[in-house]
Amino acid sequence: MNAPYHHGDLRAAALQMGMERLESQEQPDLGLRALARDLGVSATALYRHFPNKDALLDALALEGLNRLGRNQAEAAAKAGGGHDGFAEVGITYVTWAVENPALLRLIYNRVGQVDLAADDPTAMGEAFFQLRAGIAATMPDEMSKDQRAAAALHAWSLVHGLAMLILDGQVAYDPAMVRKVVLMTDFRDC
Amino acid sequence: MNAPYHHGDLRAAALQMGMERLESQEQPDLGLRALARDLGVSATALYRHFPNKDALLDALALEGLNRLGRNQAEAAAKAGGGHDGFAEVGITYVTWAVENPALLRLIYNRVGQVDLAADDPTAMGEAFFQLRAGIAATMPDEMSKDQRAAAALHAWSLVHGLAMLILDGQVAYDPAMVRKVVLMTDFRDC
DNA sequence: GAACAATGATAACAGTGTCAACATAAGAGT
DNA sequence: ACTCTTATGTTGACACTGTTATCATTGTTC
Repeated sequence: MNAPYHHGDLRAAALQMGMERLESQEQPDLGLRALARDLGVSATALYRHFPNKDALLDALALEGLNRLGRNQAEAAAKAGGGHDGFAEVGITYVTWAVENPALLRLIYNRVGQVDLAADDPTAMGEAFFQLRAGIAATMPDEMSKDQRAAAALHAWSLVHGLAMLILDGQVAYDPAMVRKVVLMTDFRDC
Repeated sequence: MNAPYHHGDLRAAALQMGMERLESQEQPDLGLRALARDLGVSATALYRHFPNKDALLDALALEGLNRLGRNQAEAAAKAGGGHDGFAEVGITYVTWAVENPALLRLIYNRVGQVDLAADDPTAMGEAFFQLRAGIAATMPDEMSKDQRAAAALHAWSLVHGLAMLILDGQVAYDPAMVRKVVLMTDFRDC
């Protein structure tokens, strides 16, 4: 009975193992067969819990998106608004990306395949909306609505692009440089 | 003899077919077998011209990188330096990305796998160096060296991040919005 | 023309995602 | 307690992929 026929909670176990790989490896092997093998289970068993591989990846990406969102919301609450507030939130984003490269990549890979403008508000779309709200929260109040939207997009683009360039190895990760680059954005004179 | 045993220039034909797919499809199928099939040739024939699939993708990415570099250099020369110059170059970058989504993705996917700090200056690393130089060329002269580096990284991150967000469908492509967002960066007060 | 290098084709191997069919366990209802 | 149903897991197979080893054909060079 050291190998019961039923696993107990294979879905959770699969997600946990996937998460561990995403956390510990830069280019994790998230193949269905590889995962199932290390879970001590047949490959097709996973199909009882996920309709296909993409669904599994989506679940992992959603979990990652929630973690990122919480991380950003936390930073936003701690830092407060204004120029310095945005800087802290932006640096938090880049730092999280550097610490979770595979997970961030998975998030954007998956979210790119999803129709965010769909009538059905996916869990994924919902989580992304919250992330955007967290970024927008640090924008100065005295702006017009359009300016706030542009400023939020500017901020998001900046930190996301910086994170991506670092993850892709184009730029060495240097916390002081990140701070400097993020601080170059000043919304006060807009 | 309507199907000669030797193709003539299979390498060039494969690259051209790959490029056409990268230009015409958002998620092109660049599998070796699929390419070979449509080229009317066996899958393994490609191994006479590329050591493996990654090498083929690298060649495509290099060509794309050269196109992007030329595009940027052209824009930089036309626009001149300074604040407006950067804006034009940045907008050019985003526009090119929107027009060549699969190619831009391939470039960054491939370049992420390459060791840019290698002793052997790869053709790919060389092309990327030129791209960076094109961006840095629009930075104001009156900055210190460190500030110029930070400003160039800021600019690159901004346009790259904005392009990625658009490509991933997080943000609808709106030329006016792009211009507004890029123009929010003002290096004069740094 | 013979030898050689370049380029192609075939067959096979290991790997993948996925489906159909079957097997086992757990739970519900009588 | 004994079914019947549902949930879950396994086996075998199919079509696909990148890759290699082996063999076939062509072009080139001495």
